[in-house]
Amino acid sequence: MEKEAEEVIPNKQDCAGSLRNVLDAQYALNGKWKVALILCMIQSPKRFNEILQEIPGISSKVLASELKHLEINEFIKRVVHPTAPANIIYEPTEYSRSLKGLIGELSDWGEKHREKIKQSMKQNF
Amino acid sequence: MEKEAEEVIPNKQDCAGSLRNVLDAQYALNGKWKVALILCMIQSPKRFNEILQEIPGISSKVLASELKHLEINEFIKRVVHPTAPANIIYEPTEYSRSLKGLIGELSDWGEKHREKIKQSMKQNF
DNA sequence: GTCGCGAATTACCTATAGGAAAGCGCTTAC
DNA sequence: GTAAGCGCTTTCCTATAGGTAATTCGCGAC
Repeated sequence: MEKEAEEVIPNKQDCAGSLRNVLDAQYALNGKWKVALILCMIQSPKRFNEILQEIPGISSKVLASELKHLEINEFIKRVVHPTAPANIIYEPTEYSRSLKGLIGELSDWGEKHREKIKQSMKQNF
Repeated sequence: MEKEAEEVIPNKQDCAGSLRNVLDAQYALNGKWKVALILCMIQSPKRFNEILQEIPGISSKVLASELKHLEINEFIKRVVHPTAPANIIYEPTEYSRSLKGLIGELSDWGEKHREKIKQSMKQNF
């Protein structure tokens, strides 16, 4: 990401604007799993049980409801292949690619943050 | 790591890696308010009641506990100016600036998303 | 005919987030 | 001496997210 983020943070009049944007974004992506699920499927389209295995800790109930929500909101598509034992794959829509930048930042930051936590743990022992 | 040149699963270990990163990031920034609060203070350091007014919908109880949490996790500093009516300002730490990129993406995406929602609403009427 | 799989659904339960409203200790202002 | 503002804290309450475990339904395999 070659984005020069100097002075990117808003001046006064944009304040309320970006505050609202951030709140809206978080509202749309609420819950523990949505972003992770989208990431998972962007990596490659998958079936229900595959996702269940790849996302550590999610239950089938929660997965099902999250998938439904994501489908309604047009982040993913549920594609039924009418093969012999019909298999169903979930794939990201074009729209969910608009989240790539955000997911990238989340991932980068998450990694650095974990690193930082590890450091401060070491210091305490 | 040894290479298992089986299927064409695109960088499988990066997958799990960024998945974990994303989950960790969300864990650290959990709740409805943290990111918005950090943004608010990055815009400019502020006092309790100022923040209360600027963040629409937050209550003083929740604000207090979020500020505490953010302070413990070193995103902000609580600075007491021993002026006559001692005033207390909350300001972001250096560390919270590491969130600039993420916040920028959140804000951008949130704005576009709201735009999209508006469009799809129009279509339905 | 029953076993297991894939894709859920259902019922049940609980922890936690977080909202509303009031209060409290302090201080300066009227 | 009372009012008002600031920075919270306390109490009370509720909705929802989300966890566990069992069940369902269609299907093909054995």
